[in-house]
Amino acid sequence: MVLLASKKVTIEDVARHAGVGIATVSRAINNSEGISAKTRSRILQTIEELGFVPNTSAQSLKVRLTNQIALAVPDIRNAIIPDIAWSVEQAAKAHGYRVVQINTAGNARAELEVVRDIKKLHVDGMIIMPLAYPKTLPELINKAGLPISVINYGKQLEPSLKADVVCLSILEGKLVMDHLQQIGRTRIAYAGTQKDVIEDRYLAYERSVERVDASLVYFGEDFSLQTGVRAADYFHGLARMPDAVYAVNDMVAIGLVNRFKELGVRVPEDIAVVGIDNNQWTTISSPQISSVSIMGSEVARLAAELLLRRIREQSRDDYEKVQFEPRLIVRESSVSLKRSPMQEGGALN
Amino acid sequence: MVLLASKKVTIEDVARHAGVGIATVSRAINNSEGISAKTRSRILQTIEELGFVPNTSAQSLKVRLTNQIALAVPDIRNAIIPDIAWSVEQAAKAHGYRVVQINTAGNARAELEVVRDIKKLHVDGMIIMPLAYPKTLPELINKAGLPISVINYGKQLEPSLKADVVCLSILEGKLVMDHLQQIGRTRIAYAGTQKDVIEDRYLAYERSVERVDASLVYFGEDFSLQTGVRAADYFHGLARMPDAVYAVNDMVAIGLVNRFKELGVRVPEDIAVVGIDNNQWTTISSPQISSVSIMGSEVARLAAELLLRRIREQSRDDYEKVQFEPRLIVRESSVSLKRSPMQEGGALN
DNA sequence: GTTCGTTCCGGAAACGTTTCCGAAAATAAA
DNA sequence: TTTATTTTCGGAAACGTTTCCGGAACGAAC
Repeated sequence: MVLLASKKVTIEDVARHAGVGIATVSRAINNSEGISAKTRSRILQTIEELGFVPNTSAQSLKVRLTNQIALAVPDIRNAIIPDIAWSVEQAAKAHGYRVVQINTAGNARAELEVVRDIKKLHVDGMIIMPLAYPKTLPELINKAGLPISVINYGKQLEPSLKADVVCLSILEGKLVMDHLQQIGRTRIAYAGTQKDVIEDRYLAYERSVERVDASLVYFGEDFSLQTGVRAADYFHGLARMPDAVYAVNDMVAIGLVNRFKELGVRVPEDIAVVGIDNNQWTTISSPQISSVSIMGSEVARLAAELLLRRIREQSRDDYEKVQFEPRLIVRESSVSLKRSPMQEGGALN
Repeated sequence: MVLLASKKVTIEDVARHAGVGIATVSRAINNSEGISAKTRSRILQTIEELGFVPNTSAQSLKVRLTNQIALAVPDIRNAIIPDIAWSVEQAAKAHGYRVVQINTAGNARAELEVVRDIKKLHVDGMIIMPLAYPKTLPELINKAGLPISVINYGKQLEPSLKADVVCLSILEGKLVMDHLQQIGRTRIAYAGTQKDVIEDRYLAYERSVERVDASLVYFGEDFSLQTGVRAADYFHGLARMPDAVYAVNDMVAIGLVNRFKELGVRVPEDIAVVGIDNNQWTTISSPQISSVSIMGSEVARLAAELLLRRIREQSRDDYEKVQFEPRLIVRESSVSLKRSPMQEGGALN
């Protein structure tokens, strides 16, 4: 029988109906010790009848845990971030946790704010994937007072950081450059966003070329297809075109490739293009895009697991710093291959 | 000066330090009436000094509002769902709300569970985008006891539903079929998932053909690229191939087009393909994919606004049923066009 | 029938807010 | 000055749990 007037039914109502004390009801709810099997089942029964749902706010107030974690990412719409959000949610759910989704828009102020005001978020911990990496972020993380895991997107972080950090990427830039040089390209260009965003991807470029030719570096507004398109236009307009482009991510790479195709530039013959992320569109684009798998799903799952462990064991003072090994996947945009391209689908990310 | 030992600082501490009562501090926090400007600023000052952050659980317990809404979607990684999540979060943030992200995996049980257990979610309301639409879902929504907005993904819902519903799609299937028939295609196939998922998209197909030729209907496992690829293989293997395919979404359409290309089937000459969603990849694929824009971002924003309004005005008993007008965007996969394709980028979704 | 140990249970005190209500203070009216 | 009115403030009672602690109930052992 279902409650008609949806008036709040509390633990007290249950206690009265079942003829027990509220402490006992609480024990029944939480599977605690010190309650006989029969009274427990009787209480569970009346809970069912009354449609009682424990008030989460009251519980949180008492036990100081909300069973929620925050996930702060730049933009849920971009690149591999949906994968990350998915993995985090799955891991959290497995531990009875919920995920509060926050987009920082890669905005330095938003990134600072979200960790500064973490207490206002009603969460037990946070996974943050910074993009802007404002100067004072590490300091704020250190004094946040709540467990934090960092999904590090291409930045060198000081090892003293009081947070578990798992790196999405550090070596993947080198992987791309090594590959392009191995296949004999000498005028390699870079297409990305402002230098300090996803810094390491650009730094890998700087380190790999003997001398940076400023004309071969294109910094767009973001990581979008449009940036790729504009970069292609830019490179095409140069007196001497590059013979390869290292794109900061797959979106940009795909934009590049498609625009080149329209401009009559052959990929990979005239110009090789390699991206990063290995998202599913790399195999759909034509030509298919060579890319680096950075294993976003695994990284995210690990970040979540580490966070939940730290929530459980608040006292730990050793912080994990994990680095995943990126993997280069060569496709048509850098080397002419003869194989059935659609078969690759399963090996994504 | 920042607190050293991070012991909880409560409203009482603030009251003591500022030499006022706790009621007054509360008034200062909430910008309430009945407090002079000078005491308010003095209190704000000591709040700053002590690093006081109001305990959200206690507030929620008292006011019965958590300032959180839930967003339940099939899978954050799919199609336009990231766009939807983004829009919802933006709208929520503008009203001081946070978003709890939930993936139902298009699983009927999960969809039921999430609304049945809505009280356990610690939210003031929910936006749900069902996929499986289990039979008892409407009933559960009606007795949820919390405001719910439905983002309806291609299903006819009974108008008596006690929820605001905004439809992502209803007419878009007809739009596609009309277009394909207008350009003279007569053997039109359908590629989608099981009939009852996103039902209306398939029903539009049924209604538009005089007689359903079962061999021209392909039901895959999901909405993925792979489904499109397999559908292409299937249609290619038919004694008499279709001359057009209506794909349940862009992912499937892109899979189809790319596979056809590999098989030497010309698109759109031999076979026209049209998808739905108008995601950004439609303009990247080659040929570019004709598609229907279902305005996911706008739909999501409206759903959020309606939900927040209902939370504000709990007593309303009129429920909004909004239908957005879908828009067909013709590209190369259905008609050979001669125009610079990358220029379309701005008009997405 | 005592005594002792377990096991099971209930009362009541937190947890940290908001808000009602009455009192004090300040201001206006007389 | 006195009185009436308005503004500002503080005490205390909720809100719905969890959990400590003491006591009842119940066997088993004597």
